[in-house]
Amino acid sequence: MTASSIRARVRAEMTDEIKAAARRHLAADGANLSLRAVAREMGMVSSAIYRYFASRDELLTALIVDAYDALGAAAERAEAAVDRADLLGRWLAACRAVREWALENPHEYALIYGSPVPGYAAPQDTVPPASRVPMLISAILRDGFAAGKLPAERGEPVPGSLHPDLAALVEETAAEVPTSLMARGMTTWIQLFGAVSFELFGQLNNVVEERTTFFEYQMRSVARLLGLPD
Amino acid sequence: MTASSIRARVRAEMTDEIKAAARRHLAADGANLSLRAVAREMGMVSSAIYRYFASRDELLTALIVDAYDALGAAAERAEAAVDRADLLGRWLAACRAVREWALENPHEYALIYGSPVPGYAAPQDTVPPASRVPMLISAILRDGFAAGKLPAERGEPVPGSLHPDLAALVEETAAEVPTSLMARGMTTWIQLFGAVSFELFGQLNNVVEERTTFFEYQMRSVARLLGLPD
DNA sequence: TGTACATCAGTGAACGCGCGTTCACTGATGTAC
DNA sequence: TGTACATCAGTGAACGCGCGTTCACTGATGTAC
Repeated sequence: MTASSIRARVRAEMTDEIKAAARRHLAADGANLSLRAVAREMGMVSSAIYRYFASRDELLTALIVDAYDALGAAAERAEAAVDRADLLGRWLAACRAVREWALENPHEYALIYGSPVPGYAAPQDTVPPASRVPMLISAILRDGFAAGKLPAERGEPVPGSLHPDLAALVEETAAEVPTSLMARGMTTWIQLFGAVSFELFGQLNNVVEERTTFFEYQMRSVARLLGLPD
Repeated sequence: MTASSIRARVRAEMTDEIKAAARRHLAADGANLSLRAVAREMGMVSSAIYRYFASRDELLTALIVDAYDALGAAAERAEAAVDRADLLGRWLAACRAVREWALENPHEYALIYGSPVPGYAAPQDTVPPASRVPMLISAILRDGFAAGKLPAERGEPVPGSLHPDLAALVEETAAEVPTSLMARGMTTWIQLFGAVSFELFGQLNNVVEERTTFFEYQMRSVARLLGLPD
């Protein structure tokens, strides 16, 4: 290993340590993360952080990208472990993985699915990582439709004016499904994150105690909306 | 009118003005609202705010209570305007009112349905205002069940372990419906706020352009899950 | 009706703290010849 | 293999700003007799 690549590796490790320290501080400060607090935890002077991140916003962006990636990876891993033909199982595995990751990393979850940070605009770099879970859902739709297990039409008719949006999504996610099925997929996607956000953001406090069972019930309910189990 | 009641009225008006100024500042600062910025906008010295609110947290609580009340009132007003027998119409009117209020007051919506504010714990005063929308949904379920238009069972069977939570909700909201119907009601409630939050928090950016139609489609879809239109 | 006293809103200074970012610098590590 | 130079991480001081909260105070308004 050359000397310069050692330097590069040390630099990468420092960058990771700064992000790890910042992640720990998300709990205390939420999205108005303090660079100085992060530097303090690292035992550095605050200006030293600027060797690694050009600004506070750039550090925030790195945390957001990492969070989307970690969530996406967790969902993909869980879903990949299920028999390809078991579509309901794949959907539920992905849902459970999303929820579990969120419960384990509540502040990172809040960073990506909570209220937007005032004055912060996410750059385009966050788009591909943010698409991992939607891509995963699309793959389930694709396989289900190809296998004849997911019907094109079901329940509420899809308004024609949604067609362009839905067709673009089918295209982008390479789902190869009718737009009407994609519409139901989007609805389930929103129920998934709605359920996780409600739980994490405290809306179920003193309302539902059996959180895991309730979540499971919801995810199975919307799977039926897709047309999954029957 | 006695002199003292004039003083009381002026005091109430000042309190309202401070809250209005604070509401305007939510846009810039999000939940880490600055007392000094509010005072500045009022043309007062920052310590003067303490004649009206004992602390920043108390001002935040007042804003939260007001936001829940305004949202609840908007939903109630819209729903009350619909023919009592038109259950789908009542549900959709409530949903649309929630979304419209949220679009008009995005920062107040984020305050109540966004990520929890670090270091702030909502006191019990926020519970009744926060219950207004759920109460409204419960009333629709009650009327629908009483009229024989909403079935007890439908779709995914409700796990027995959810029964205590659901029975408590039926009791608290005086819904007089089977717990299995309440379970579906909770699912629709989460889809409603999940859809609004996704739209407001930017998750639909570059994904769905026809927001209103998509929302309408979702709310009609979950109404079917309740058993509403057919 | 008039006067003495009490209430209360708002002031202004201060306490003790925080922040992001810039800049000239030191000293160690790596590179080129 | 040894030396001169370039790169780069981290320092420490500073700029210019923000914050919530406390406290003794002034002066207007309201109350009681």
